[in-house]
Amino acid sequence: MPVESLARAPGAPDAVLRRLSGYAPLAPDEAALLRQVTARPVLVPARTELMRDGEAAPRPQVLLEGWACRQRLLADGRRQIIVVLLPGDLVGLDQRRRPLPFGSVTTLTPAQICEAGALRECAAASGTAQGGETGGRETGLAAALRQAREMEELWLVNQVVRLGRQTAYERVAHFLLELRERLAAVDRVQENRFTFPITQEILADALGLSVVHMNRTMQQLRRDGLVEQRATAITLRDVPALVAIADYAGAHDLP
Amino acid sequence: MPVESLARAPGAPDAVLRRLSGYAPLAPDEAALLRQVTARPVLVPARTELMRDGEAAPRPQVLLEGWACRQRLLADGRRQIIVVLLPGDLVGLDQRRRPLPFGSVTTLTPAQICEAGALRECAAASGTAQGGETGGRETGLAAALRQAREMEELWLVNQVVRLGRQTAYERVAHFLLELRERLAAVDRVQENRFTFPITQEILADALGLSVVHMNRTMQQLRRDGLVEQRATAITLRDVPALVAIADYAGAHDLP
DNA sequence: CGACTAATTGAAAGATATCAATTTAGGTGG
DNA sequence: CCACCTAAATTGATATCTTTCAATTAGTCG
Repeated sequence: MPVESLARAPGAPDAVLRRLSGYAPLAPDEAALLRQVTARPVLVPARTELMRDGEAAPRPQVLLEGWACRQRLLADGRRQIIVVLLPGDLVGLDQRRRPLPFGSVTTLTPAQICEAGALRECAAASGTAQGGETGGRETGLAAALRQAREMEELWLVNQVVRLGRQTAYERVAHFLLELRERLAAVDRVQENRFTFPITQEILADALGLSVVHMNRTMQQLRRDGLVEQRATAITLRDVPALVAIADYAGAHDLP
Repeated sequence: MPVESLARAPGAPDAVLRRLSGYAPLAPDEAALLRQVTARPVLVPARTELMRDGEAAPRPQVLLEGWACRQRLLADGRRQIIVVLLPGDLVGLDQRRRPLPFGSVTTLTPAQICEAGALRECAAASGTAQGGETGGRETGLAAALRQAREMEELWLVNQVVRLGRQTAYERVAHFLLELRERLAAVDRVQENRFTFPITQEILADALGLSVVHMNRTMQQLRRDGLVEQRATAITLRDVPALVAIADYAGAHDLP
């Protein structure tokens, strides 16, 4: 993974601010808090474990650049990636009441990470819809963090449906559309093209397939003119067709 | 489904109180609130939709008796059950910031349902770990509701791993162990035996299998002496063996 | 140029789905 | 209690989808 891919335009809002402000309007001091949190990113290599499985009190962190995943390993070595984490995503933000096997979190590429302890109390309060104990209105940041949590649940639901009831071909189409939508929310997509920094082995572990079949499925999508891959970037050539194939229901187009 | 299976010992704590008090100690007034919420259950038939997919403001409800599920339908009729809901489970408790396709909630058997609007504000506040805006300690009920939410996330993670990386045989074993653990939390298990009121078709839709293969897999488990089915009850004959087969990591280690 | 890792291929085995009956169980009306 | 009805469970045969195994080819980096 070329490290340069972690560069970003100076002055541009980082992925975390970009994403959360897309969920709810943030007050100036809230935006400032986020900028402060993301001011000093730490660069970690691929395969860094950010959170151990079953950890009771994980460190709250945000992913500024690079991809990661939550995964679970079976005793015999099989691996299932539960959800892929992208720039702007939050890790270990919710306090666990007890250690449970939610999976470990590991970087898939080199990544920029920030400690985000400052967000935890706000995330904790973000359940307080409109009038909890204080009767106060929910702050913008709390609302955004709550929305972020809801999106995480949606990704899990999507993952269940993909794995349970879709063919390999459909799964990949669906997954790519989800990635596109999520990356678009942090300005990582131009004309349906985005960097795609993971190997087919990782993709296979995410979509519950063997590497070989993953490879063949990807080739089929390319042959069908639906996607195009060059080096570490991917282009979705025909989004409507992909949507039809995957029966994809995005966050935006709902009844 | 015989309606009598919905009966329960008079005076015994209902499933909701039983479960939540197992997650965190409840104050007397909290327990009273729960008893009040569950005082007037409504009996609904199987296949009742409790919550529509993408519904923005679902009614908060609790499931007192009977089984239900959250599910998503694909355009061509395929169905994936995302999570099975058991007595004591909560539905539509968290306020959604916007309508998203989290799936619809439908009863799988006749069920007793209670409106639970009274719990929503408390659930909303249950993010407030130890010291949100008020700096106050989290109440027992809020802690319990938060734990309930964490368990829901765990079930989703388990479902992803089952569907993504386990064989049919392993999936069923894993699922049965999870059911046993969850039902035990509401006193529905005696000596590894519990009522099992769903058809193989439903099971198949939950585990991402065809009905025929579901049937054969179940037969294999029976032939192997791992489970025993009589009428509408199932017995896990060899839990340690099932745990080994399924690579099951439970929340606790049950008796 | 090696030494890797990732992508790709071909062939064969294994798992699961589909199709089409058939049998079983439970509930109902006579 | 029996005949009958329908949903559920079961079976056998066959078609598909996926995995596994074993190489082979590309691509990257020191």
